[in-house]
Amino acid sequence: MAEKLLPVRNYDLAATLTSGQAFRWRLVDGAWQGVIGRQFVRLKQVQDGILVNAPLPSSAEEYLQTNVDLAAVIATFPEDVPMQAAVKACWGLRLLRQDPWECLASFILSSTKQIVQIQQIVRAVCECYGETIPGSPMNTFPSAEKLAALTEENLRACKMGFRAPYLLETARIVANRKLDLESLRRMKTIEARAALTELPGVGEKIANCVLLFAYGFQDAFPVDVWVQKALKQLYFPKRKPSKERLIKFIQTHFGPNAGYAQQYLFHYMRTRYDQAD
DNA sequence: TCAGACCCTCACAG
DNA sequence: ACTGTGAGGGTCT
Repeated sequence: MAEKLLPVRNYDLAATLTSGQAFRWRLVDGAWQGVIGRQFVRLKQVQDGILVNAPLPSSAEEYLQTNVDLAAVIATFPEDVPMQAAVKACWGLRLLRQDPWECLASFILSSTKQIVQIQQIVRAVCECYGETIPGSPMNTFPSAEKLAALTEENLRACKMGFRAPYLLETARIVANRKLDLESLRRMKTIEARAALTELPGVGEKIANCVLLFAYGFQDAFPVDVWVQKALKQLYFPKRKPSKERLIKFIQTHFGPNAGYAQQYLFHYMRTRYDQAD
């Protein structure tokens, strides 16, 4: 087990790992435990960056996106009051770069679920069908091939309810190479989004989550109930804009890093903003 | 465009 | 302690 310091400033590790982009991180004895690919990883925020404890610590660099210049990203945000409040309240919040399959499967499981519940389901899926990692308390996230070979009943045993057939069908499509998740990297946002929404259980919102959290399409902007609430309350306190109107607003207002801005608004609403409606 | 259904769990009333 | 109720990072028909 090796240890390495990834030097980085302006990185709030706890906020990033608990902000609803990834669902497997747990704080144990002052360190964040999780799995990246096939490695069990422990992360610690220290003075000069993030301390990574893993067999191959440098592989966490890509996942954590420690090379991103956060100040430069935030400089592209609009200078309106709500956005600046979110930035101030959530300083150091980052976007991860996750494995596409794990991200896709996890967000199929996310629909109308609280984040705690998503974490529970994902955990059950990994404990039941993931592969053990020698010398580690956690399993890998099960591959599409592994899930494709299961039954709907097998999946329902993990308490995912009506999401089970969606996940199963999507796993089969991915395992059969009817959709190559790697090929999306070379596509434009709009094409990649179209490919993802072909999948059962994947609509605009979940597609945008995968585009943003796994592929790094910075212009993907997931609109869920929280962000919708944020946009309405913060930007249209009096009017009652349609969802169409909101989408238009998003596309023109938030700039090239709209996805990053979205994560700030989401986290801000969920953790800081007084939600008296 | 617009409900309603969809599984299940947990928080919170009473 | 018990039962009832509502809602939760949506999608499909």
